[in-house]
Amino acid sequence: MHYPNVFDGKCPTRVVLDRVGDKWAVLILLLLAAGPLRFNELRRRIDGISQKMLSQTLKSLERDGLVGRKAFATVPVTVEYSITPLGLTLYSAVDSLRLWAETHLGEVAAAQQRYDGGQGMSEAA
Amino acid sequence: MHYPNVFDGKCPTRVVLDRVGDKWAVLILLLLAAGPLRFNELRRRIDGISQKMLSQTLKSLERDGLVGRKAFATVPVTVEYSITPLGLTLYSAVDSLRLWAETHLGEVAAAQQRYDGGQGMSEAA
DNA sequence: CAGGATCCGAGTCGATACTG
DNA sequence: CAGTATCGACTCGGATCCTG
Repeated sequence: MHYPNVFDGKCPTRVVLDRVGDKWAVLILLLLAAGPLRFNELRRRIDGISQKMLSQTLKSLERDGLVGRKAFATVPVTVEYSITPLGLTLYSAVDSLRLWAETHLGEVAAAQQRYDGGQGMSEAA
Repeated sequence: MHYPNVFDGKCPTRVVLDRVGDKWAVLILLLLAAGPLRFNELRRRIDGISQKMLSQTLKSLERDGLVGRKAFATVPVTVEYSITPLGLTLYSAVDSLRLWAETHLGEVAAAQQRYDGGQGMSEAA
């Protein structure tokens, strides 16, 4: 049996799943996978994100060793974020989920329509 | 480029990631992967879950075609939930993340301690 | 430019009570 | 047994203001 104590949330798998479930974290990982970026650069790229969430998510990612932070003591201060090798491996793991999504997208959508049409039947709202 | 419109949340990948990030959904999938279960049976097994979340999560999973629901018109009503083939494929995809977690758990933990020790330095709380 | 601190609305979840 | 409906506690996330 390969799942030890999954039922009391302390299981390490949960940490990973939480990260993966985090919208912004995945997006950031995605962007940084293409190359290092600065704070406001990231902010502009993602755009939907607030400064708070960006900062917060970056800190989490940095804490987990998934992204690296490098500060340059220039005049207005320059900070560069980059993905770590570890982060890269996670990203490729997440990619397998992306693959699942793309592969089974049709089946899920079909199931949803079947469900909504069969039980809900009130599409007027 | 294999990631089309990931930035405006409509992308199907998000749906999958949200499911995977859902604590209860994964747990339910895990339990049902071992065999069909009834509502209260699931509730007892997971135990930390409220009936609201269980019911709600089951409905989501059913809607996505990941679990199946079968009601028997017995006296006190019997409902049996089971994982679908589709759900099984998702579960095995999630398993690859579990694998990642187990493999890199040490690295993540080390990074966290490094981070907490280096910047936070208040371990007394 | 990079980010901390705060306020606050919206959504989430659990506990409870009730139904078929 | 298998749920639904409601309410309150809490958390999350966005907007804003401010600092170095």
